[in-house]
Amino acid sequence: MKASQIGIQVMREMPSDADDIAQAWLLRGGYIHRHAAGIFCFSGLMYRVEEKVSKIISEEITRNGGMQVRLPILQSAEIWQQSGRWAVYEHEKLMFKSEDRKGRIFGMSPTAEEVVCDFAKHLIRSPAQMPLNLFQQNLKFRDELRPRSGLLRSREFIMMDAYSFDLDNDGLDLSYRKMRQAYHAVYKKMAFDYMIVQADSGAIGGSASEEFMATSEAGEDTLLYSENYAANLERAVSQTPAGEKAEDGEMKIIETPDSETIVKVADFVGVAPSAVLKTLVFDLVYQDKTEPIIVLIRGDCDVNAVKLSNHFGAIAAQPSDADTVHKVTGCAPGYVGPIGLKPGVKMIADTSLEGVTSLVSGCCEAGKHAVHTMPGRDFDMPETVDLRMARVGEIGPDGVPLLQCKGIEIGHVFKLGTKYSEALSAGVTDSNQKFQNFHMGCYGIGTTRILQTLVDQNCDQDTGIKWPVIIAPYHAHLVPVKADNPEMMAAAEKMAAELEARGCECVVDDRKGSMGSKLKDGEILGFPLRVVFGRDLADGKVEIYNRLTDEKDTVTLDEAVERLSGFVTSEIAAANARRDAVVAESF
RNA sequence: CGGGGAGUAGCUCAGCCUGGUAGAGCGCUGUGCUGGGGGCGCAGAGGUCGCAGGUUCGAAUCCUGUCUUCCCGACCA
Repeated sequence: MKASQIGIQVMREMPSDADDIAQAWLLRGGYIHRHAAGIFCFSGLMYRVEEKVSKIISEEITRNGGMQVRLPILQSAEIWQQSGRWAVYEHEKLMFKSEDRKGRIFGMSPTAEEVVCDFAKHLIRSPAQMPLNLFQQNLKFRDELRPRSGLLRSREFIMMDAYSFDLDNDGLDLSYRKMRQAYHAVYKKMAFDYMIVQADSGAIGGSASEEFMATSEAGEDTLLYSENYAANLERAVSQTPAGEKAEDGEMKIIETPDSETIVKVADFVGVAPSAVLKTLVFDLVYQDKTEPIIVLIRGDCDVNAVKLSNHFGAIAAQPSDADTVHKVTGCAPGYVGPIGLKPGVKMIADTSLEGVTSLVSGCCEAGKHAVHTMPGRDFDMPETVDLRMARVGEIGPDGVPLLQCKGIEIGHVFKLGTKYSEALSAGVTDSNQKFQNFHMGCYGIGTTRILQTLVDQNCDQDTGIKWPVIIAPYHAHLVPVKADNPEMMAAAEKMAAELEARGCECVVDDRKGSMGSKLKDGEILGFPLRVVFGRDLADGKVEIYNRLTDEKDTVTLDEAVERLSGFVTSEIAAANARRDAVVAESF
């Protein structure tokens, strides 16, 4: 391919509004162009990268029993109403909507559980036709509250979404394991630095859920892990560290002016924050209602709203605003406590309070707190469950302190069970003449998100992208030092033809401009290999450079072809070997 | 939705406080010299200063509104 035909436009300076390095390189290299917030054009080079990534994904899913299909982007509102999720998406304003000439409303696919479940009803009429695993790679639309970080959280993106259908839970288990394996194969092949973590199922619902996280400082998610344990922070569990025990005694109410935070109260009374009772009011948001709940937790701990929400099967749990707090407790935030609380409000406690015998607590009266309060004696102790936000350094399920890192979610696997098949009455009659709803799993890989994550893990701060060979838009950048020198250009084109024949994809840089700027462009764009046709051509030699190994050499034309194509072949072989190792390891 | 930046040439930005003919660097076009790391010279093109309204003899500049965008928070299959 000639560079002049590609539409290359490398910017001289770093874009000012790119917050992370990968997005900055993609913008500066002209790989992507922002059209609107969270919506991008892809250049020819980016399109090639996308195709290579999506091909790898499709291959591995197919290898593990998936069948690629095409599902509609425009999805009728009715089917979303059947599952009850139209209201959820309406509530969060996440759905892009569209209306046809007759006034029928369609949602632009943010995901496709409903549609594929309905589709499967027509495809599967007998248990013998299962398991079935349908997947696609298609555009998805989500009107995110705040698109950000380029392709990492965009409003229009490409996602591989797969859906498995089984007769029973055992079947689902197997389908889930196979997909998990396919995911490992995909990420190993692309040489991602990643980990698999326990995850929250979120609004999509279902029982088991794990996320594949590319480790990166640019990641939005916080992960806690040790050798045999890893979880998203919103899901992580750990042992509550021991708190400082306060002196026991008779409960007494004392004046505590200006003590509306845990730290201030603790300082004022002269105890550790862990000897203070934190009492919080949350709104539990359900599909049809919102109700307040009072949460008790030890003063030095934080409530994990996801755990709280999940415990009650709510859509979300969010801290109540001051007005609600006042309405529910009769006092302002800062002095709320189980002492003096008006009855009838739902309450729950975190396990951090188990066994604690003396606490400083709010008593629903401004400027006052109760000291030496004992759960069970001075107030009724509600049900205790784990609602606590785990922290780095605490002892995890492994029995060792948890470590922390940031991650980009590049894949997510869920067991849905019968949530959608029940709502849509989708299933088959089994051998006992009994109707069985499909047991479904769903699986997502953010194809476009992966593109930026690959750059994140394969670039350097100063020079540019370093595409792995199996992903690179082209493998080799052939640069004639003088573009208008016929011998140099002819030599480059001849070598390009020879390399292409051996599977090494080439860009011949026929653009006007100085050699320096072409070399710079090539490095920013991230081609793994380069050949310079210049002064040594008189001796039948060229300079070859490997950006991935940083090796430079001056060799004959024949040897250059040999070395470059050999490197490409071996890199592809290595990637396939990593993929094959996954099967052997059997994750 | 709350908080904070920003919108002036294709890009990065200056000018705004203190109102008075629209600026720089890079890029682009032409041309000549160059040619192993964004090279040099000469000549050029390119902007309703986001939009609307207001104040004023006069607004990129002051005021009001609005849109867009980036960041933080909330949110995030």
